[in-house]
Amino acid sequence: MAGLRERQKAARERRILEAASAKFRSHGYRSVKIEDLAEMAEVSVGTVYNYYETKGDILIATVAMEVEEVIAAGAPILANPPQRVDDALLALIYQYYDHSLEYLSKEMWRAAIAHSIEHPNTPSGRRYAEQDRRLAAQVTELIRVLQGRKLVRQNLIATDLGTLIFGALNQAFIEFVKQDDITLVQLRTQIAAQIAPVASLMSGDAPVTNQ
Amino acid sequence: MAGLRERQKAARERRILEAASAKFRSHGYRSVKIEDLAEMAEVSVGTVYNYYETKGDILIATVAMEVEEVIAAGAPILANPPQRVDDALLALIYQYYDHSLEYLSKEMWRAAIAHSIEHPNTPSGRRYAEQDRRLAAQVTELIRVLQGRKLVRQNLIATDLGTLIFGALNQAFIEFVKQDDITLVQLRTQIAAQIAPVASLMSGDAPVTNQ
DNA sequence: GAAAAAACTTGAACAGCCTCATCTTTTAAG
DNA sequence: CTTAAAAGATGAGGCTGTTCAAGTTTTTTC
Repeated sequence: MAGLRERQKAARERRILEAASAKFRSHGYRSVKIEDLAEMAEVSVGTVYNYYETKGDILIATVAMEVEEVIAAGAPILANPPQRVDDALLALIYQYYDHSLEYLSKEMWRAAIAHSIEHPNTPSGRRYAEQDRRLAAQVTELIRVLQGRKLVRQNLIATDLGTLIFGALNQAFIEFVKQDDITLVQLRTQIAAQIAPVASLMSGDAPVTNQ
Repeated sequence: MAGLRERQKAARERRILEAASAKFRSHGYRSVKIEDLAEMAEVSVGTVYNYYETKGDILIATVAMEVEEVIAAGAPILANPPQRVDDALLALIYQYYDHSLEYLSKEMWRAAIAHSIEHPNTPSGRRYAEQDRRLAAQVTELIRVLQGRKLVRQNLIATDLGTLIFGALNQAFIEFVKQDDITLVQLRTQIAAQIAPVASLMSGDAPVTNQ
């Protein structure tokens, strides 16, 4: 069996992460002190720092669990996408959006995104960036799948379109978490409008009209 | 003439902003202490806080000057855009990109963007968001101009395309400032690839090919 | 021009993130 | 089982952004 020390370490790390996840969500990332987490996890402040480099790292660790779930939940959509290009893209994107607030508050997202931009070369910054890359890759992969099913023109470059669409969905999401009064419905509407013309380009349909 | 007090206030604010602009660029935003700015501007720490609410606000004030210039420099391109859709869009975007590092370092951009996301409801957060909105509006306006010149299909909705394109250019810029080793040339190449298919959609040409 | 009021400056003190020298616990060696 | 070594926990203290009660300068009042 695993040594005592090893088991204790794992238990402490788990308790710290659980404490963070709960307190960040209920009290807000900013207003939770490391001391609070230490107390809840029944360790000292110094011990928290033996497991996580900074407060931001702890946040990224909680966000990463959520993102991992979202990526996994995207796979079935790639395996069996809707037969219209815009439906397929929106199915994947709405999937991302709808799960985003399940375990995380908008304030947590703001802090996490800000952290990943401000500290791109820390382990947690890289971790966040890597998950971002995997999400973008999933969008690109969906386009490739649709190309395989002859729903998207073969001469379009999947990575460029995937990056474009991911940029737009990410930007829309950032605006969503920046403003507390924007709803998920509004976020969906916003991205749907931007996707529509691109989807029509991709499928080769007549472009959408203004009416 | 303006009262003595008023002139002194203006001079102090200017000195603080100049100190910030110089030190942030030369020593990095993070490592500059408010105390350093106070010393260089020949005021006390408390006085710095009479003029700016937080350290982040001071940064946004320096960034805002730069963005203001970029927006102004965009106007001539709207007045007389290149005759090809992709050239027109890229002329405007390259204009943004090429000016971005004139007075600001990548580190300053990272901190500023992070600040604007994490503190969207502070005056400086709103200020940054407002300038972002104006940049996006400029892209949208360019599309409208091109529609007026019959270079872009009339039935496309300018705001949706403008938002889509702005999202992509913004996302590419964030990746650019996150990685110190990405060059402006690489940034240009990156966005050009994403713009190409959209520009072809907009103009109604045959879509670009993979070759 | 003197006194009162208003506006502003100041820096010591506070808050919260993080470090590190010291102490405690676990493991390994004999 | 005892002892030495390794690993890890601890919390007081350092650092820096921010606040605010007290002091100073400018303006207004009479």
